[in-house]
Amino acid sequence: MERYNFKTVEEKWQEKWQKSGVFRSKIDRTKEKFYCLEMFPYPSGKIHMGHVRNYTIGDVLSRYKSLQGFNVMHPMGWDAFGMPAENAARENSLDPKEWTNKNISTMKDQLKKLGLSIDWEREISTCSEEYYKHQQIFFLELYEKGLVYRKENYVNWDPVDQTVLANEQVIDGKGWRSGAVVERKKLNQWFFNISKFSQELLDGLDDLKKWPNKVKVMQKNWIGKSFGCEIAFKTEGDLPVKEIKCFTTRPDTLFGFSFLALSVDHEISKYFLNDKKFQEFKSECSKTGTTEEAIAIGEKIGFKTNLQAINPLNPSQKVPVFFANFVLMDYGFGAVFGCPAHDQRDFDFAKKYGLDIKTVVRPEEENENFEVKDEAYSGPGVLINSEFLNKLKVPEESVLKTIDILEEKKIGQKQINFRLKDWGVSRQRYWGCPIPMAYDEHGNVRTIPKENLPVKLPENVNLNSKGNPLDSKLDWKNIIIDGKKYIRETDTLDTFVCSSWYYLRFCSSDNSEYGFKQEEIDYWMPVDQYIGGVEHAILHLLYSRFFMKALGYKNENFKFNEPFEGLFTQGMVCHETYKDQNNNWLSPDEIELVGDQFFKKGDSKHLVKVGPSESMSKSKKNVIDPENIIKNYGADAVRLFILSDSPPEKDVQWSDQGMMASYKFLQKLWILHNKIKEKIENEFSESKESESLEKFTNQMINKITNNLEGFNYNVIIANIYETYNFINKIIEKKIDGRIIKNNYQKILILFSPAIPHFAAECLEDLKSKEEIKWPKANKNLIEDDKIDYVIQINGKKRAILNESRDIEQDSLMDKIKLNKLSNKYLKGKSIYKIIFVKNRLINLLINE
RNA sequence: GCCCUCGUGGUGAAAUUGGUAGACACAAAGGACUUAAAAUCCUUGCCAUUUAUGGAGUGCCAGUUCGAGUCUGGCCGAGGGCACCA
Repeated sequence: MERYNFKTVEEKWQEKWQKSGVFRSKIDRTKEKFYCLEMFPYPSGKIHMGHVRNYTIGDVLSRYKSLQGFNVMHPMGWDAFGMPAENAARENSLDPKEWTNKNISTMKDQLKKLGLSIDWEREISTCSEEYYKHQQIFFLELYEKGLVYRKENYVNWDPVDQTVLANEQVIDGKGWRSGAVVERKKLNQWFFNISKFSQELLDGLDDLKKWPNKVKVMQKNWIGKSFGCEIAFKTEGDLPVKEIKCFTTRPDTLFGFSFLALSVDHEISKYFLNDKKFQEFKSECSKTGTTEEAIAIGEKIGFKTNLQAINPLNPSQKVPVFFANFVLMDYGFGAVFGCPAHDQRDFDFAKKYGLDIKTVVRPEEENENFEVKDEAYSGPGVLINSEFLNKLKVPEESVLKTIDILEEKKIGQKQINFRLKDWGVSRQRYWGCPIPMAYDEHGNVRTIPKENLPVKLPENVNLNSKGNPLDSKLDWKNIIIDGKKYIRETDTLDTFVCSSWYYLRFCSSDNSEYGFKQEEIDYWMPVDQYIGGVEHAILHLLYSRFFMKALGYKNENFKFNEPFEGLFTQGMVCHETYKDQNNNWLSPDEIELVGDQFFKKGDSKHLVKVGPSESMSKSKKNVIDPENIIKNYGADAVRLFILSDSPPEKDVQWSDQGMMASYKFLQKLWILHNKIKEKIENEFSESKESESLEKFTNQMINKITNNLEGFNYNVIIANIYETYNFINKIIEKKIDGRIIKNNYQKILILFSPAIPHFAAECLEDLKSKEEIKWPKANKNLIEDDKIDYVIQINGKKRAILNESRDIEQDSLMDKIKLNKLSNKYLKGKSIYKIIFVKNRLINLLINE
């Protein structure tokens, strides 16, 4: 017998699969379809362990579904636009396209070596013209439907690099590249009107039964629906302002009104343009706004105006109007009515500026004299000090009742507000999908005619120019449409747009007419199982859901409006972190174990500091390169390990020993395979072991099938080990060759989603003529005739009796009386109650 | 601050949903084979004088139950999400 040579076996099967085209997917209406999709990778250069885990999970599912007879589509593509390409190209004086395509081809080879059951004929790359052409068409369609518009918005502006920065590129208020202090700048940008679908996006979550609850909760909070009331406050003062509108969820606390606060960007601020003190205040506000933490603990500051607001329910009460740093312009009306007693933020503000704090809600258990002291009270209770509103229950009666009164008086109106803001899609960058728009000399917008699409990204641009390289590419920027001069839009689309519809493109990846073919998406969509990292819980998944709804908007051909029926979010791959004596990160390759301590290789003096296990990242150097691992141990061993140690939804620790163990296990399995083969060919005698093998196999079919359905992939690996242990124990005994062949073949099929090359090789080696399909358990063979009955006395386990299935209570009692162990406890005691659970246990209650 | 999730051996984790806690694996210790090492195989796993036997035991404290890792209430701890959303 030869050693198991994973290299030749894996290469052989990968080639076979490719040649025979088993993973090609075509519409077949006689079969039920299954669309399995993993989040496509960004082509950064090499695949990492996170990819290995993500795609292994998807592959196990795809292969299982195929074996079950589903018509599976399992495609792969590349999220190929984005900044890293532009940065890498700039650093190495390369073309982003070349850099990207080179990475794609490297990573594709790496993925192929994992033995994934991918239909590569459907491969797409978002940076190809064939892809982004359709995206531009969609953009124009959404524009026509009124779902795309232009508006001025603040951006992070790097004055040195003359470019817009994403939030994560702003570090301590400075540009990550230039180190210049980042400014807030208003730019005209394109927006998708996602907020129009707020309610629909919220309602849709209820239908997503196969999504993790966690993700749905996150999206729900992000959409942030709140029910309340818009109130128009009359004002008095030396400004030509008669009224200020506020949104509130607590109109019932109106009698506790003590100030009104405005955003510094509120339209009223126009009267303060020449007020130096106000301008100082405004710049003070923008300073505190950089980090999230600063906002959270940041002090509440205000700027008092001469305006006074009148309480609509109590016109004799007039309160001051402030500008305040905590009021956001893009929520509600950019104005807040302040009730310090029942809102902590208002409370803090009132304390600072010595404003009234009037209690108008008491908790149920307090009396009428209850007063808010050290902190605001925002819980339920009863209204007090509120004249005609007194005694209303908070919040169930009070809110609606107050709104009714306000509506009657025509001062207020029921309103629903969402936190979700429109999606700004403009990026001042080169390596993205061009926006198919143009401007005439007066700045008027027009669309690029559809017949002129795609608007191709120009080549040979100067990436080292200041700002967006497209801005200085004049021969591209200046165009003539219908004999008139125009300037192209030089912003490109956010790359999240590319990933918002790629799942549709896979259904019709070769269709040049349009982004997809109706009949093809009707067959394949929605994605039955989508698999990826939880870090995309909000943006990518919400944008994709929006995109579906936007494409289906005013289009009755659309039969579904949720792209992903099932979602699975897998955990990260973690590894310990290491630092040398100077606190520089060290990679696992740079250290060695001496005794039980780590040292830097070739340096036996300085101990290496071992840090906590964290998600693998280049910056911390705690990465393991999948390429080396696959080369040394083979794809099946890596797959086995990456699945084995933790449930797929949780983080997994990388462990060299664990990896080694998986590798060795396959070697042992190969030895066992050869023993089995010998039995199949040489032995034909009935035995007890044959029977128990049959039983075991049928039980295992049930276990593995259930564990696959429940995504308990770590348990499947344990099941594989269990199977090995079981067969390895009985293989030396007499077993009928025909029985073992029949069962072993089923077992190999059960193994094949996890270790496909190994299983395929062994199956072929059996030379069986039977069809390879997912086995079904024979119910008659699953149940053991004998069962371990637990004998409890007063609830404590005292003995285990192996007796026949379905034994009656009386017969079992007879056996118990014969048993030494249990008798020890029963001697001289009387049993006053017996709890008998069929085929499981018996609990005898005795007097002590 | 608000919301969500999770606490099981030295470690990663199982547990048919209320019925034998610790499957499977890693690590460790002891043993077998070997001149030796590696590899391989076997045993152990917390406490009590033992491969027998008993006890404690699933973050802590109560409760429901014949029976709780699983259900209920309270507390403690860890991780994640949101960030002044009116």
